[in-house]
Amino acid sequence: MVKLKDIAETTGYSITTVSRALAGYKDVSEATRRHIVDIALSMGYQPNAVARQLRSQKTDTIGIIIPAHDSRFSDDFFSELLMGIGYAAAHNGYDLLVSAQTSSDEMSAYQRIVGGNRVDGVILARTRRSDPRIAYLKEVGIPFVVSGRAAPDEPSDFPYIDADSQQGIYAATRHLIQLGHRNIGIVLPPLDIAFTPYRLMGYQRALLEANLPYEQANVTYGDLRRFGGQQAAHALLTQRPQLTAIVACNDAMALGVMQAVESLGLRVGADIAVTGFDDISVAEYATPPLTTVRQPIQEIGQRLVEMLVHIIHRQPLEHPQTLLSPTLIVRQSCGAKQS
Amino acid sequence: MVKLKDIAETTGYSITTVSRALAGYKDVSEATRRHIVDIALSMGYQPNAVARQLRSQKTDTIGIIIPAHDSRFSDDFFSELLMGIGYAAAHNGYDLLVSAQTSSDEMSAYQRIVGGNRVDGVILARTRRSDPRIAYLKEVGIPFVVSGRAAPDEPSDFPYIDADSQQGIYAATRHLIQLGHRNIGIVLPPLDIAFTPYRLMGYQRALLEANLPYEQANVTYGDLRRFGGQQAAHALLTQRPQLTAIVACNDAMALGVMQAVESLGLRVGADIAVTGFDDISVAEYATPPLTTVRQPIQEIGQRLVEMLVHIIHRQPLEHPQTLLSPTLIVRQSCGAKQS
DNA sequence: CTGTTAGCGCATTCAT
DNA sequence: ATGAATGCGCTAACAG
Repeated sequence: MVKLKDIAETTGYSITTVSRALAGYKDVSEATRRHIVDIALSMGYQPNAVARQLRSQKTDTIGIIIPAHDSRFSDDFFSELLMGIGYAAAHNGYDLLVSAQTSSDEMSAYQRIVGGNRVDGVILARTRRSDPRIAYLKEVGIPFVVSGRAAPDEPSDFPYIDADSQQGIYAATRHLIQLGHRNIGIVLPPLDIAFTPYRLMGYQRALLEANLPYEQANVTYGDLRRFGGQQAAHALLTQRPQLTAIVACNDAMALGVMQAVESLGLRVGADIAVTGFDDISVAEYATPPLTTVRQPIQEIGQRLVEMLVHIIHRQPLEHPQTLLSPTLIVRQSCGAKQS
Repeated sequence: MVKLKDIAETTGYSITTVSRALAGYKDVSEATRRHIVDIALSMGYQPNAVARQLRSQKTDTIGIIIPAHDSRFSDDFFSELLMGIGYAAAHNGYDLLVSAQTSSDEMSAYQRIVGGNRVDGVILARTRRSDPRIAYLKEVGIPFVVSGRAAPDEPSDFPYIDADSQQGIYAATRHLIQLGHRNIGIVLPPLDIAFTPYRLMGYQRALLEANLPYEQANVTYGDLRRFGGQQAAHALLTQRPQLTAIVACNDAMALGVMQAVESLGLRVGADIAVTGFDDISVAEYATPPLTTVRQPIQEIGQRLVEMLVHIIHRQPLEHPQTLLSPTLIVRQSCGAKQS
């Protein structure tokens, strides 16, 4: 690799002058500047980013740590978020450093990346209850933004973007109620996920508002993946035959719910209504479900990056905390069966 | 951030000794080593990765550049590959640096990342005809592996993993022929993608083998996304009403094909058979298509990382070039209509 | 306008 | 067993 030193030797100027010429400083004569730039170009000079980082104490890189592959979660969300963040980072002049946590120690990846000065800021996704990662980032004082709020009983004292999942599940449930359904099941995400309580609250609120009883037996939990939704719905439908509708808490689980419905010889959209909420949209599913409801998570990634860049540059945030309103999509209305 | 210097001052030893104690060198007395390690731990010492990289001339990082968002491609592939690579990298002690190319200059991202010494190796995906990126990586001499071969008329003189798409499309087409179909259309990817000719060849070979004529009019091109498949199939079915089957060249386009079929009042799996090939599986589609054929791309990412790590460590590769054999999945057999 | 000097944090000689 | 000195490649303060 050709270095400043090489250009200095070729041109006869000092390393300093070369550096300043390339950086476009004013105090270099136009003639020498052009000369140096020409030589640098012809030699294929590429500045050593690592040396620059060490010197300038900034990396122009943002970091994201993806959680250990625990097979509990759909990775669709993460992979799509990654892409969105990658594009947005590039667009803002940043690279993206991705680190996966080895299952051993959860915090070690954060300490290595953040403590090792590898990034200027961090994006954290999928918050959990009393999330130690957030505590660490706060303590260290590195700029960070979060995809997802804290759980309802904890302070969300950090910049975030989150879906208004309470409102989303409320809308999904209310939609079913308005169609005449009275026995509505729900497949929730695992309890340690920060957004789960919000979703349960949305479900409960819709029932309460309609004077329908909240029954624990109508609530199950799935692992956010299709199979989890299928298992949960299968159990639910088997044990609670009176159910005429099911709310799923993300797109993948909704597909699983549909599979369970069909595997029991029932028809989605006819015998059992299925609604789902994912990110920012609420949808009623039907067969064939050629389209799923997932909204572009990439946009969320983009907004997160823009927020983070603002923080890194110490520019004020207009909206440090954003709740995305759910959108209702109804493709086919499935009223309750007459019984 | 606490540095070696800080630990040196606290313990009274020199920076050198602290460094060696922490690195576990033999020539430090066990007593001082323990002492230093204790202090380092209590002070929360985290080595500065950037300084290390500069000093050691290695980054323990692998890079991947994702192409500009040109809306022509499904990003599913990339995002999933990213995840797989991220996990595998972590598992092998590497971080992953993701950089998106800004649409302006295609090569600039490569020059910045590779020439800037930011990574020890690179993973390249989705090869194109006479791909300049591969030429650059070869020229610079950095370790790299590729997802995808070169086009048939170019040398694939680099380590790669690729799906045997000729075989895959051949199997898909032959399957349809065996079911009695005689008029089979195909939706190909864009022509500048390196694997497109292989897929066309597979289609042609199956026709030839069955003494069926190859007709240009039965061939269309889609942009690898669902909408592209839909547009292509719509045109195909409108202009060639005699078609009873369509082969799609990836999963997303297959879904689009199905949408087109249904939008024309036809039934998938009854009026029109749809098969698809994606990554390593061939499948016949049916309605409702609750399951798609895509195989875990993450595994491919994992194998790519392992290959790359071998190259970086100058260990020999057992299989520098891998073609993944397609797997045939038949869910429902749809013979040709009697006409 | 240009060159000399210093230092980012670390690991590795080479002395002692 | 330990410390002093050196340099990775670059930028910036400070001369001249």
